Amino acid sequence: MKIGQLADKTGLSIQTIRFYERKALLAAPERTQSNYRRYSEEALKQLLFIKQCRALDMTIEEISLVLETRAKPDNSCETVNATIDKHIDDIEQRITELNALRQSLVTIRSACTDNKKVKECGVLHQLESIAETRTTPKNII
Amino acid sequence: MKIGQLADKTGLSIQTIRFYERKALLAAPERTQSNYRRYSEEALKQLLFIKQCRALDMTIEEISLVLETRAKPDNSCETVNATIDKHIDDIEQRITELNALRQSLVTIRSACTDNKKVKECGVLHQLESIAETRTTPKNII
DNA sequence: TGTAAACTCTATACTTAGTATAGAGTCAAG
DNA sequence: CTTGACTCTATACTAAGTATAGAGTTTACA
Repeated sequence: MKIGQLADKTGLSIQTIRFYERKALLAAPERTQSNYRRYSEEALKQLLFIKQCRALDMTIEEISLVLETRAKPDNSCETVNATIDKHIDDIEQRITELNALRQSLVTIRSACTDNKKVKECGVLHQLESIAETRTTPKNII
Repeated sequence: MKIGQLADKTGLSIQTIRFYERKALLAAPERTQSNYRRYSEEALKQLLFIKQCRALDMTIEEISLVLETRAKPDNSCETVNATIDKHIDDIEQRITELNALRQSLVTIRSACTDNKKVKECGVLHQLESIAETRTTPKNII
């Protein structure tokens, strides 16, 4: 199977597949005489697995870890579970942050009605006067 | 005021201040004979305004737009309000996405208890079998 | 006055997870 | 034999900074 067919079957772009190869998520496949990548069914399965993990917003690094663990059937799956648990924690934290952020924005927004001039705009005044109340979250999910 | 003092007063790093100048959020200040940046109180106020906007997770581009509007006191503040409204929408959408994501992850996680081996791990099996159920959100906030 | 520490300057590379190109080579159909 | 579709590598770009190198400047202190 050539890379274009693999892209069609997985719904990933050709560049993304090559990108995953560079990131070592996907083993470098054999090449034809003309240097085209030639993929097996295994590669297709691997890519669908990766796609599933990405749909869950796991990072490349997290996926790497999971793939590494997965490669050893008799090992403990502890690190996989830990990865998912941490991921859930991160998302919950981010939801909390976004809710607070939303509240701040709604409050600020309520300071101005429409059809005001810039010099009378309550939103702009809010943005000028509030200070040091929040810090930007570091953990962008 | 030199850049280091400005950094202290704003809580921003020196690199960040120079970065905002490159991005034209902050006007290029005058220079001393030795080419050091020399800032006014105005620059301090501007930076605090920018910092406040960033704390609300506004992008550089959004802040640019707001600053541009703010510079014309007699104009309508419509674009500022529209920017905030859109920003609130984006955040609400992201919260919705993250809640769905969290639910997926919790469901998957429940498929495995601790102390299992990789080949028995319900989480890994879930990751293999689920397909095409979600797509990665494009709008990362 | 000499010098060492602390400060500032520019330019560049790095981060994530891809996306988008240029320019070259390859394959299949008509 | 040529045209279009495909593939290859390498490089630049995205956002919002962060982190360095290597050079020059200022300040404090002996």
